[in-house]
Amino acid sequence: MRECNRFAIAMTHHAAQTLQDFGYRLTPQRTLVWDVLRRGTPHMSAEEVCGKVQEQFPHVNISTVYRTLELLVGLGLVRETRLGPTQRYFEVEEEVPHHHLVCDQCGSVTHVHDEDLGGLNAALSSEQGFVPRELTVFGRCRDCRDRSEP
Amino acid sequence: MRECNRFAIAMTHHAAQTLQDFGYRLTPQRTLVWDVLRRGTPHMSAEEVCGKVQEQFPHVNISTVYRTLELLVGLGLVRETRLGPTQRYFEVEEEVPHHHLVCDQCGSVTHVHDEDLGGLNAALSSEQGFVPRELTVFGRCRDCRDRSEP
DNA sequence: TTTGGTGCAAAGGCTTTGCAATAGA
DNA sequence: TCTATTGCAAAGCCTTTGCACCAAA
Repeated sequence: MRECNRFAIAMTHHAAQTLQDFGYRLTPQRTLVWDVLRRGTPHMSAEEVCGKVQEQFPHVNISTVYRTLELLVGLGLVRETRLGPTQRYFEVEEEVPHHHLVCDQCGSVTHVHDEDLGGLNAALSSEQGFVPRELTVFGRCRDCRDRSEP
Repeated sequence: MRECNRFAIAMTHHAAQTLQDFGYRLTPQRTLVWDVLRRGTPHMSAEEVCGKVQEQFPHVNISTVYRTLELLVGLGLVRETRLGPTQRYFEVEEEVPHHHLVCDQCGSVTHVHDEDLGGLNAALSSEQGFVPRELTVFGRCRDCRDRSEP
């Protein structure tokens, strides 16, 4: 796949280095998947990632995309989240932990930072001994509330 | 399916009434599914429900179980939750809203009541305009913490 | 050169659907 | 009776796997 070697520069040093540090090869396919995740909208499904990748190189197979996503998740470079009823979503792992608010009505997904959860972490730790890592909140977003209560 | 009419009494008045109020027929299959959900462990998958149902009546088909679960969820009698990586879980809808803590390590699922979330609801409402209905928290349970830090 | 990675095709779970037969109201 | 509901089988969707060929190091 010589013709897309030029895309290797798109993979940030960070991710490329991690791959190689662990003895994985830096292939164009992996670079493309990473690049798509970095540039694309957050919360992409495997099929969406594949579609974007194939816009650039149509012959990249979806099984390779799945294998690459699994690898990147395993290396902590990508985060996998279950938001809705059926699909898995993937997004670049960020430094600051964040959580997801999913609107039951319109399906929109927004982010909340760890510090904006009120006393949740403290409450769960002290009362249940449970240390939260990540959470998903289902409910009703502002827009949908405004729309129904004019 | 005359031979299991006697099980109809197992369906609480509440659920049976709701079904009939909406014009749905009270079939033995529906009664069995409801009964299994009420008696069984919380967080059963569709297949687990079907297995339990079939312990009593082996010829009940899994597609009927899926259709019944969908119906009961739609009527607000059963709650569907996505907890783990792959499966959907079903449980009887209760009066007091509760949420789920899922341990990344051992997979255990515990419940938290709405009042024990610290200031989460208030924080999300005021800062994001988002009104939470239900949440799932992934993290590390007490047992797993104790096990690794003796 | 060496072996990890890829494309392809097939299979695997879980879930849904079409349809004729059945049974609840 | 009349039509909602069921069982069965088949299809659908997303994801994984086996294998021969290819290419990164």
